[in-house]
Amino acid sequence: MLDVRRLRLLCDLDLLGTIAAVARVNAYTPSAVSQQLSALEREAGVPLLERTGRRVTFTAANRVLVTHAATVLAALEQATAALASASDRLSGPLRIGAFPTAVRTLLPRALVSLGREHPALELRVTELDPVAVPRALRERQLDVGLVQDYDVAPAAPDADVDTTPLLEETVYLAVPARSGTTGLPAADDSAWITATPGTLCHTATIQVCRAAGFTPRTRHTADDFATVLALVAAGQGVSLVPELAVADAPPGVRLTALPHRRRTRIACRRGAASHPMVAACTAALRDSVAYSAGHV
Amino acid sequence: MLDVRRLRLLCDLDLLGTIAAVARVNAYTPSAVSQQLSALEREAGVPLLERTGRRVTFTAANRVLVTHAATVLAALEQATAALASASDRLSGPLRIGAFPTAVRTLLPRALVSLGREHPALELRVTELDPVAVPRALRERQLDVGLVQDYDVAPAAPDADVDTTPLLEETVYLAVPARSGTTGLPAADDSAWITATPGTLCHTATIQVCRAAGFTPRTRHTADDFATVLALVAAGQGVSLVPELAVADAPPGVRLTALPHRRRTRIACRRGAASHPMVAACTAALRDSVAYSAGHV
DNA sequence: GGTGGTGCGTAAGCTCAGCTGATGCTCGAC
DNA sequence: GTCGAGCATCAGCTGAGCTTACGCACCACC
Repeated sequence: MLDVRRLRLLCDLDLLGTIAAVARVNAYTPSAVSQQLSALEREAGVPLLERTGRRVTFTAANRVLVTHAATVLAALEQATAALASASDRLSGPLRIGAFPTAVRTLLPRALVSLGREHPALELRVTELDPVAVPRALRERQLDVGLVQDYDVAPAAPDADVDTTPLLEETVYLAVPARSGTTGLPAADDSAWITATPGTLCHTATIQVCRAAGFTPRTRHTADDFATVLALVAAGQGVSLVPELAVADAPPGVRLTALPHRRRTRIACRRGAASHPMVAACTAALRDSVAYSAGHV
Repeated sequence: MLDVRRLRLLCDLDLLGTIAAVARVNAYTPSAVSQQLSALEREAGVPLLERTGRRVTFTAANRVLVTHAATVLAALEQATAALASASDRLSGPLRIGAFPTAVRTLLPRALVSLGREHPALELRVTELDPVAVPRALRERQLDVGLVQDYDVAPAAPDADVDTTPLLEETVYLAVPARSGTTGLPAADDSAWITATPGTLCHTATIQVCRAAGFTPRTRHTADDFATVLALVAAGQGVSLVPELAVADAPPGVRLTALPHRRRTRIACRRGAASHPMVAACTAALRDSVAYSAGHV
């Protein structure tokens, strides 16, 4: 029988690329990982790894093994989920990753209700960009995360992550109230406030502007929408902001709804969606969204 | 992460009922199994076993765990199957279980072709009754087995075993040539030659006769159809024989086709059907059946 | 109601899988 | 050339997990 612990290391290697990285994620030394993978190769009876330069690459046989291994691990994840749901009481750590706006708006209410209903739960929140969520889930840094996509930048499907819808927002153009700019085309030669390159918000802004026929000139860079709106109010430029962020928009900002949508989804490791912790978290977040919607 | 080796012990326990039996099957001492299951219980965080009398029974939580564990093990089986099919050459042991008639008629040709195409395969044949095949597969005594059912005695579906059709035969009534008996109803007060109680053949004979409105009076008991037919030829009684067995019917036996069918299927552990060894064996058996059909 | 057989669990001890740490090799970047 | 990063191998140690031995509970059978 193939050793499942070794299969997991193999899957990690597929994701991370180097043995050293796998070792870091699993709190092992590279030596241990190397030995385990060698043992797996012996079990398999087929070469799995090839050394190319100072890195390792996968053989064709290994590619098919990795996909099957992922299925095994997902089944295992479902087993533990079923186990936890058989037990009535939730306990242990639940690590949630969310983007800053959600942490400020949606999460507090969800955390309070989760903590009230399941006092033994150790809730841990990490603030991180949606693009980093899938990786953090795979590397078991997170249990639940919020991911996003825009209609202009649809998310690539991910075989290792299950997602379920949470929220859909309209995107607004935020301009200084005293400026004459109203619509997106008119913002062509405005100064822009954009997020850090590489984040989803930055990509989405670029795409939205491209669809409108221009490339935004970035003057300021800010990831937190509160900061962004403060800059807009100060007349420092224009920016795109999602619905969630406009609740606490300062005076001096004029908002124009754009025909673009931002979708937020709840993500977890493949097979873990049925885990009661994940399910409870999903329910709490949905409640929080419903509450927010009722109070806008 | 739940230990998959322990999950397998748990599944075995579900099948076998006692820790001692699990230990026997896995070549462990009962103590080792007991310790491993205790460890699994600790991992799960939920009681899994209850001592009732001098045996153990499963908790509700354990029932759901066992079904999930079976899925995990099937996925693992598929992974090894995929691995083996990636490697072009088949090797290692392949244990086949079949009923005596098949061992004499179908298997030899299949074994020869398998041995020719895959010289590194270690073929091992075990003669056993179809009813024993599922259990032998589950306990990993066999890799492939032939199972059967009659229209009068349909097989119960088995979640741990995958099957695929191989052969469908008509059932004959065999009577001494010089006797006046021709049809089934007329065999009402004949002496019968039946198989050992508990075997599928025995059950099927009883059911067929019951459908005809009588219960057969057993005079002789024999499981091998060559023996059965010899007894019939010797005027010792009547019996039911399937198509496969009538090829070598001795003179002195009169055969009457009955409207009953016997279906033979190839069985393997759940998830292993795609294993190239199993696939090769299936193909060889099908070829053998086709050859036999062409030479009747 | 002993008494033996069977099944399960615990304690003690031993073995080997699998970890760490040291070392050496091979790349690629600067 | 030189340095750093990545991988493999070796030696050595630790602990998971096995066996053996023992005790207890239950059931059947005289």
